[in-house]
Amino acid sequence: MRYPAAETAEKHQRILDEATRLFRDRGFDGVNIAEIMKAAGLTHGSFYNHFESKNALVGSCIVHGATKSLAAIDANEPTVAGKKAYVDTYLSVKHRDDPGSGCLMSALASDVRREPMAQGAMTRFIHSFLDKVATRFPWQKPRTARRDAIRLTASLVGGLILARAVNDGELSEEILREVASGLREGFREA
Amino acid sequence: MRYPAAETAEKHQRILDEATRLFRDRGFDGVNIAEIMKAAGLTHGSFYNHFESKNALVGSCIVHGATKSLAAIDANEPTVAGKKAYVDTYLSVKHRDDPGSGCLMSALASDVRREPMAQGAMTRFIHSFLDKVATRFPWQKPRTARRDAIRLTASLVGGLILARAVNDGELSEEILREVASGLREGFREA
DNA sequence: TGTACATCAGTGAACGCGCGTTCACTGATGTAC
DNA sequence: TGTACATCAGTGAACGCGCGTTCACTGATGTAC
Repeated sequence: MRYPAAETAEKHQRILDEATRLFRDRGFDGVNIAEIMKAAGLTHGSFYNHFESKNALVGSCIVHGATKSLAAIDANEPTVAGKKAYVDTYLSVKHRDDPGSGCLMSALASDVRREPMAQGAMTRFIHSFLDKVATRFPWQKPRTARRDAIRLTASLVGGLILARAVNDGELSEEILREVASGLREGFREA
Repeated sequence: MRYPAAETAEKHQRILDEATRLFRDRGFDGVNIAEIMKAAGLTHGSFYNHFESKNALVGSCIVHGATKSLAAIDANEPTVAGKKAYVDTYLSVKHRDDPGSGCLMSALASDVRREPMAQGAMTRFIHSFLDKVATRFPWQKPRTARRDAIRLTASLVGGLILARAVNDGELSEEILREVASGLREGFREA
């Protein structure tokens, strides 16, 4: 049957939200259309009224998630303290245990290699992320802000991915702790 | 028909080698049994004479790849120069473009989250890797060697994963270059 | 404003394909005597 | 040393399941008049 346009747009949004969460949690291949639609309160058949294919959805999810991830940076004050707070949140046990609502890069950077559409969206996101980190927070010298933003991002992503890869809680927390404190020491020098 | 025992062991090894390469290249879900067996010069049917299941193979591949990855560290001199050389090799365009014969962590750390058997093997590998990095190379203070090894590893893994995630060659090489030079500057202070 | 009709998102059955896994069969190897 | 037989890895057809995608049908919405 036919539905009001506003309701359809809401459903579309719900599909995007749930898919973005599920993909980050379990990877592109780890989630099927039926699960996504069920999470959005619909049945699998109507998926193709909203997206052209699963691949197209995957691309849209990167774009969708990017907006939220960039907003998460802006949630911190544009000060050294704000930068530290961001690092501590990023490398927290909470973020480690909840990839579904966390950073796109640490959740999907590897998956993206095999989906050209998603890789394009991820590339644009990483560009924006680096720009945002370099401009939002204060750095020792403006000239090296971008360089330092890249190094910070690599440490964050590497630290979180390693902490998630390991099934030994003690080692996992050691990784989070040491990477975070290493970054904090870096800021202190700054 | 029956085959000489030595030949069977060779085939087993070939399956492991090819599977480890293919998995690193395309992920666990991106490669099927038939492809692996074909790469090893066999047909898919005999796979189950060598491994109990695809999952068991995945676990064995992490163990198998770990040995080679640890040997790659020992290939460098136990000096600051050797450490720099390792970093430069790790963050090279060559390593970026050839995950199939590269580091297990940057290729499979995310995939491993969804396969308990593989996660256990990966955890043991990461333990060994950190130990090896901390003991093989010289560090500013012995007391902080492990801490510094963790930070180095996080930067390496994060840098390589980001460089691979991006389909913009210029950005990709910028990431490799800046992460590597950041690590080298760290060594200089040491 | 009321009526008739076209639209279109949702539903669930069905399709087709890929893939992990199984199985009957083969035939050279290795062993028993 | 020679012969007969049991073993067992390899082969490719076949099975079963999951999943992306399609489709006929439904029925409330929105539109034309």
